[in-house]
Amino acid sequence: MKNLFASIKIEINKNLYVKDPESSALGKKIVEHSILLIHEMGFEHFTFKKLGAKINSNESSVYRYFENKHKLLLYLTSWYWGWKEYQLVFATANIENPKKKLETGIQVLTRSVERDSFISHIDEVILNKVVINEYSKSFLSKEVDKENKEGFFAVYNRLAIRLKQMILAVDSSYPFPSSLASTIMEGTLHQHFLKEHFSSLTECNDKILPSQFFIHLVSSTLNLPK
Amino acid sequence: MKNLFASIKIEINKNLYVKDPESSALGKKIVEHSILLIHEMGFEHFTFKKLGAKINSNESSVYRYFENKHKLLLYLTSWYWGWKEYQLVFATANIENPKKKLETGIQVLTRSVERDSFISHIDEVILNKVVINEYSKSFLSKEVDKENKEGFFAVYNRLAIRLKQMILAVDSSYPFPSSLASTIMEGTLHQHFLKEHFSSLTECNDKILPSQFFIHLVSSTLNLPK
DNA sequence: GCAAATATGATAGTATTACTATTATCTTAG
DNA sequence: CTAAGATAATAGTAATACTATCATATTTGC
Repeated sequence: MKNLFASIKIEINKNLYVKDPESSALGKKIVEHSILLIHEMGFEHFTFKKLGAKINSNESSVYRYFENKHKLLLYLTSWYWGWKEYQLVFATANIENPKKKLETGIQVLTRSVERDSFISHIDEVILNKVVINEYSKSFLSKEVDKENKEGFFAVYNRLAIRLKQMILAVDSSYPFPSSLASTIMEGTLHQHFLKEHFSSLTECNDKILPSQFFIHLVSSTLNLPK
Repeated sequence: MKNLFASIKIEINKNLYVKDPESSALGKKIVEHSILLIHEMGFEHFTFKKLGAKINSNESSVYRYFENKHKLLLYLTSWYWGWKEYQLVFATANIENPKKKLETGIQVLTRSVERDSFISHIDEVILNKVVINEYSKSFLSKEVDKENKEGFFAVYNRLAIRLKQMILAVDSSYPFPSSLASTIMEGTLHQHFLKEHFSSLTECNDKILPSQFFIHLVSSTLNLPK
């Protein structure tokens, strides 16, 4: 799977970076280690100074790639959702049956990322954990409307719309396709978080996956056409 | 409704404050205006210095009540969930029919708070908006396990368990009662946020309420006993 | 192979934040 | 009316979130 995607470059809004981190070794190192460092210490404690030290570089050099850590987070999460989008499109292409297609789509969006010998500098397993812990912080801000207008959440929005379409393909009369799609996407991050930190608030664990919960939920709420 | 609750004091974990803000006029003013100020400028831009200025008091005086703004947020959200719990218990008491009881419960948890002549110093309408925008930030941190052990999320946990029980009372064989309860609670905050900032990702608006979406969802996924 | 351009590194500096500490003043209960 | 307790004012510290400048590598274009 990975090999197929190894050469694909995920498109990210150009206003999220000052200089494209994919354009240099240092840029890639910044992206690679920012994921690891945010995962290690949490977004609040993460600083460009600490990142510079970690990669034997300099705070000022990091600033040459990203305006601030908020934009870096938006960059990382855009990359993640873009990567998920590829997986979604790929995994659901050529599936004719709408129900099967939707289930496969939910499967892709809700599964936790499995370790995989990775080729690129980005560790998707860790990035997935970063998204679970930090994604909400990227939009729960006073700047959200301005940033949304600038297209900083475009990839996520597009993914949610794709899921909505798959829902409508199964049941075109379902009255809440957008809300269901966004509930699945946000809800799966939340369930993954709960199983790590609030295990009494979820049935999900090593055996029971968020996928099962959401597929059960969606199957029962949608009316299948005869 | 409000009058009934006017005299009830909501119990909050004592380690969330240094000095009980309910014990003095200044303490109440701190709570009252912190809600307004966090709503105005967002949690990231909110500081104790700005709050001190706003209430014609002093940064150092605020610190005598709360260790830091994170604990203040935990205090405010605990108050909110405690207040919701009273409403839930009150609104569902004496309802025999489990399905009706559950629907009423969901109704209470998902409705947006209506303006109401308020008696206490806390403006619940604004606090509701603060919870929508900031609650996730209170637990998406590296300190979550330690703080959860200290009981800082006890009220929220208890509310989620209550909802879970109501779900099980309708359908004891439903395999994901905790996940469904937590999805409703987190999901409703998310839907309220989306309708303000990402209207293409939700059907909810002035006419269609999150309540309708979640009641529809729950009704269709639970099997009613004959 | 070398000069010019570009990238990176090192250092310094600023305003703000998130506090702690100390002292002064105000309020109020006995 | 005094003493205890609460609040206000001020100062200070370390860290954060940057900006600016200059020096030193590294690359590349000829």
